[in-house]
Amino acid sequence: MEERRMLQEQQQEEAHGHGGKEEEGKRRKKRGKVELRRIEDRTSRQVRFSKRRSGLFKKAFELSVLCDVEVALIVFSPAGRLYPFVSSESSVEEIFGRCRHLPNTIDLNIEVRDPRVDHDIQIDLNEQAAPDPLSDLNHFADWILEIDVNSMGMAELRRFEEIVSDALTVIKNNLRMKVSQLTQTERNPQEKANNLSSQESEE
Amino acid sequence: MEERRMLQEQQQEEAHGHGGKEEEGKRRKKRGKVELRRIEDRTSRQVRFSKRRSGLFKKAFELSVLCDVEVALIVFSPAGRLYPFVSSESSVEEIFGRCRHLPNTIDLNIEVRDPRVDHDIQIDLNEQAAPDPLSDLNHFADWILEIDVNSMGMAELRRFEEIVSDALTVIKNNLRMKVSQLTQTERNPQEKANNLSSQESEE
DNA sequence: AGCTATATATAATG
DNA sequence: CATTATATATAGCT
Repeated sequence: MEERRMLQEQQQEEAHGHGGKEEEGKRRKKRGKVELRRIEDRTSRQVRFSKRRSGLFKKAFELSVLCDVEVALIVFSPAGRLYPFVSSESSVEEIFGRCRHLPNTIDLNIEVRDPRVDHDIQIDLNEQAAPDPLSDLNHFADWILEIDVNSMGMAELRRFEEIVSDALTVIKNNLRMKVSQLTQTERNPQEKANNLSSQESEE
Repeated sequence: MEERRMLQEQQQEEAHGHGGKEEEGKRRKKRGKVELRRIEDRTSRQVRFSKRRSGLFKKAFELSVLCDVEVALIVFSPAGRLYPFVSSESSVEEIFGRCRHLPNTIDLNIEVRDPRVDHDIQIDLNEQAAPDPLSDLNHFADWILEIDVNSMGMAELRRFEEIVSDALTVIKNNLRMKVSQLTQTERNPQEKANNLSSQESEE
């Protein structure tokens, strides 16, 4: 039964010092469990977001199919990116329109909608494959120029420095990676072109 | 490990039906698993709907809290009843309203909501949260992490590096300036307080 | 990005 | 509506 697992868990809870890749008396966070509060670590939050977002969309999709109901789901990423999902052929506008006459009093004896609608829903869960970073990049550039740094306090400035500094590190790493990729595929012009389809190559 | 359970399952599968999985419906369906298609039995479908709906809403809520993002979810029950969920203070109208503006090209404003540039929809019920200055920074930080660097070409990466690098320089300069101002006015508590009283956001 | 241990969700059942 | 066996989802790692 489950007793075994439960017991195991209990033991680990009580004394986590045996049986596996146990380090030492540090309260290692148990896997899976998480507090219901904003995740402070940016990286972690980002990762969680990606994973949970997919999970959520999958669930939404399943619900719409299994129960033959209409579902509209919209998520704004931390960066403000839009992730929409709408079951059926309805458009976001349509769903939205139906929400307008949202009665405060819910009427209970509704029977129906479409009796025999057996549409085969084909929704691509992998939306937005090409977010076009170029526009974001330009946007960021503009933003940087317009910021009134003088209106910022010390705390903000320091944080800003930290963030931008980190960002720069990330970018440089990526640049290095890219360059090394280029070097490696130097002898494969086709692949190279494939990977860098965007625009120009290295210098 | 899980192997044990998996094995068990395999064996059951073999023992019950050999030759294919086409013969469902006769043997007892395994728990938990379900095909991704409309549930024909009305009662069953209704039950599933209730359970999955709550699950979905729970997930949506968790996502919004854990990752600090906006989520809007709307479900129409088979009976046509409306089940809405919107994270934060925003109204359904607002969320969907924002969707209408955004084409397929993503571009959210890192520069954030400007009260004056308010969108078409007016919300009188809720007051828009304070334009937290840190919000911009956080958004930027998130954005950095979310960018798909692989989709960027060398040119973009280089440009990005340049921009961010410049930004960092500016920030450092400003920091130095700020610090020196503080030092100089050390003996003038009033002025000092004046310069710093700007904001105190913390989170 | 994959992987594994846990945690959750939930389909069938009582 | 509670329970329980399974199936999924996903947190922490690597």
